[in-house]
This record gives sequence, structure tokens and C-alpha cells, in this order.
Amino acid sequence: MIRLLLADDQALVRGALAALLDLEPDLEVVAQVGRGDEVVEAARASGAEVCLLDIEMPGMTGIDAAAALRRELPGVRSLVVTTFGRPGYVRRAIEAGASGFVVKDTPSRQLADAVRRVHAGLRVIDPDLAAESLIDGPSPLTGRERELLTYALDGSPVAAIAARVHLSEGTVRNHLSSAIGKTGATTRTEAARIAQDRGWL
Amino acid sequence: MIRLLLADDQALVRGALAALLDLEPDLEVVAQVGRGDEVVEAARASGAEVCLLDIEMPGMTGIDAAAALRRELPGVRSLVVTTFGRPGYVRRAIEAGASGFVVKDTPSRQLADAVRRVHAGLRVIDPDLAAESLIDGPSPLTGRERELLTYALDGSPVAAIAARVHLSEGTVRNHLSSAIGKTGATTRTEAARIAQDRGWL
DNA sequence: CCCGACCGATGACAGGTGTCACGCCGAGGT
DNA sequence: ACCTCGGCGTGACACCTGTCATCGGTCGGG
Repeated sequence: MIRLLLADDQALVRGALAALLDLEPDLEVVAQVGRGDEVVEAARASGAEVCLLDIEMPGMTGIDAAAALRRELPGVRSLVVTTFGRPGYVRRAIEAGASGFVVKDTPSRQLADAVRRVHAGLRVIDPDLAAESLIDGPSPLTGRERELLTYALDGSPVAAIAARVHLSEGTVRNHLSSAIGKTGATTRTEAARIAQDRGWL
Repeated sequence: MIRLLLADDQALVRGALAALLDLEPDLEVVAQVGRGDEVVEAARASGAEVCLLDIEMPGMTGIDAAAALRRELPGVRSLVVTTFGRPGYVRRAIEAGASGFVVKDTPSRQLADAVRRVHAGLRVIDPDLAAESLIDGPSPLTGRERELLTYALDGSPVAAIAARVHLSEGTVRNHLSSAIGKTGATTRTEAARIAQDRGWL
């Protein structure tokens, strides 16, 4: 019997995944949480062996939760299950110690198998995603560029960003200009979108 | 026995919802589709009585699918189940003839009940969302403003938008300026984000 | 019939934005 | 000690953007 923890902020999806996995005779959902920062505690309390982690969650991302599990409960394996198959996400999830990475449009039949493989100590990664994450490499952005791009995501004017990080407008423009060059974009908004698509943020 | 159709582009979520609902003794999932434009045909072929529709789908939105069901198969009721509780979505879903509107972070226990109520001819709408959709009213945007805002969503420069719709740059600027005024924003990107949040796009 | 709403367009202007050149500093690597 | 790289800043320049005034055309309703 494999003991599972589910972490997803959408209660309906979480409950549905629980129903799906509980149908399998060798799987048992022993805990469910809706926030990233509750994963470690719930995993400890429930004695989970495998954790299914969504990435977009309040409190802490699923990737950070995987890293925390790695530190605190090294015996527990984690499988990241997310909506977006962004190349950078795969890379970062694996670096954080996750054993697998599955996107939410894979057939539901395959999920239980993925869980079993992860429990057996194998890695489970969508081959297309793995290839993509290799070809475009790690993020070329510096720390500041990454930070400023996240603020530029919603199209905020340079002045607003500068105020938010207590920098000169000119400096912000320079960092963003550099990021625009590295992403191949022509505006900061486009650069932010590209960086997000690649999982660089 | 209530016959259900599920429409969601994420196969994993779709399968999981099927597992969840099939647990109920009086519910039966008789069809699953991953595209909005396959809903009507599948509903007809399977003899579904209630359709669960996600909004964001390829081919056709769940709202348009609800409208198509209304037209083609008036006896079939539809329940919109979506990630985002945008006020405008609720309004448009109801106007399209949907009998219910549920967001994906409601507890999974309540979904089966919502299905039963819809099947019984009742309306099921999250009370908070209904209130919100009343207070900020219908979209004040004109057709062109709406269209141009969708193109502005990703931060495209005015020139690119103008080329795409074969309009003068000045005209595009005027429409967007008007939309900026109506949304209370200060840039076109912010206006687009606000309009999207309210379900005006 | 005239009015209002929507659409399309032009021109002008202030202010925002992207680029470039250049400078300074501190941390690490050789 | 030297060099490189990231970070921070300035100034200048060309271009983009948002706003406003103004014009003309269409179409439906009072």
C-alpha cells in the first residue's frame, strides 16, 4: 500500500484526484493540503511516502515544497503535477529533488503508474518536456533582471517598478533592456511573458 | 441515474472528476471531451442529461458550448465549472443558458449535489460570485475596444495591433485610450488585465 | 428628421520607453 | 595584482504611447 499526500489549491481538483487514486487497490490517499507551506508538516503527520505537488499554490510553490521535503523528510519522494509544462519548471523541479514531473493533460490512467514508479525509486518525466528543458538551457537572467521581470509581468510602468524596488528609473530601464536582449523580445512585457513561459521566473 | 458529460481540456482533471462523480450511486459519466466544439455532438450521441463545462477549452469556450447546447439540445442542462470566478463569466454563463456556475476551489463533496440540483431544474450559483457580478454590472466596452484589449493582453505594441486588425495606429490608440478610461487603468496592459479579471473579454 | 453611439481617421503634444555610452563599486577567479 | 561580471547610476537620443480636439460616416430609435 503506497501512502499518498495531495497538494493542490483547487479543492475540487484535489478531491477528484483523491477519488481517482483511491480507486487503485495499492494506493491510499492519507493527506490533502491546499497550501505549499503545509506540505512538510502534513507529510510528517500522515507518514506519506509519495507527495503529489501542484506548482501554483499559495504560501509556497510546489517546487519549493519539494525542496523542503528533500531537506526535512529525505525518505519521502515527490511528484510534481502541474498545468504548465514550462521547460524551466522541469529543470527546477528536478534540481529541487522531485522524482517526477507530470503535466495535467496526460491521460488519467497514467497517473497511478507514475506514482508507482516514483515510489519504486524511478524518475518519471515527460520525454518531450525533458528534451525542451535541455535545448534552451538554464536561465541566462541575472538576479535583478529576474526580479524586475516579475514586476513587469503585468505591464507596470518603469516608474512603478523603480519605486517598488527602490532603484533609479534609469537602472530599471537598463536591467530590463538587458533582459529584453536575452529573451529576444522587443518590449519588457513581451520579455516577461517569454521568461515566464520558459520557467525563468 | 443522472447521465453526465464532462468537458475539460486537461485530461487528468477530466479523468479525476469522472472518478469522483462515478463514486456517487445515482450519477453516471457517459461521455468525456477535451474540446468545446465537441460538446454538442457528444451530448447528443451519449444522451447526457447534464453537462459539466470548463470555460477555457480549445475550439470553443464552455460558455459558447452552453449556448450551443441551449439551441441544439434544449432538454440538456449545463453546469459551468471553472478555475476563475470572474464576475463577467457568471453573467455570461447564465445568459448563455447555463443552469449553474461553480468554481474549482469549492469542496469536492458539493459537486455531486450541484449536479443533482441542476438536474432537478434548479439554479446553482456561488452566492459571493452572484453578488459580485451584480455590483460591477455588464461590460461597458464597445466591440472594438474589447477586441483590441484582447490583442493588448500580452503587451503587444500599438503598431502590431494596428497591423493585425488593419486599422490606423491613431485609431487603435483612441480605442485603447477609451478602454483605459472605462477600466480606470493608466496603461493598455493594465486595462487589458482588469477587463480580463472582470470577464469582459 | 435629428440625435446619439459606434467606428475610423488625423494631427499635435507631453510624457513614457528602449538603447547606448560611460562611469563607479565590490566579489570572485586566475 | 589583474580581469571579469553583476549591480547601480547618469545623460542623451529616437521612438512609442496616451490624451485631446476635431472631423466624417453609418445606423437605429425617439
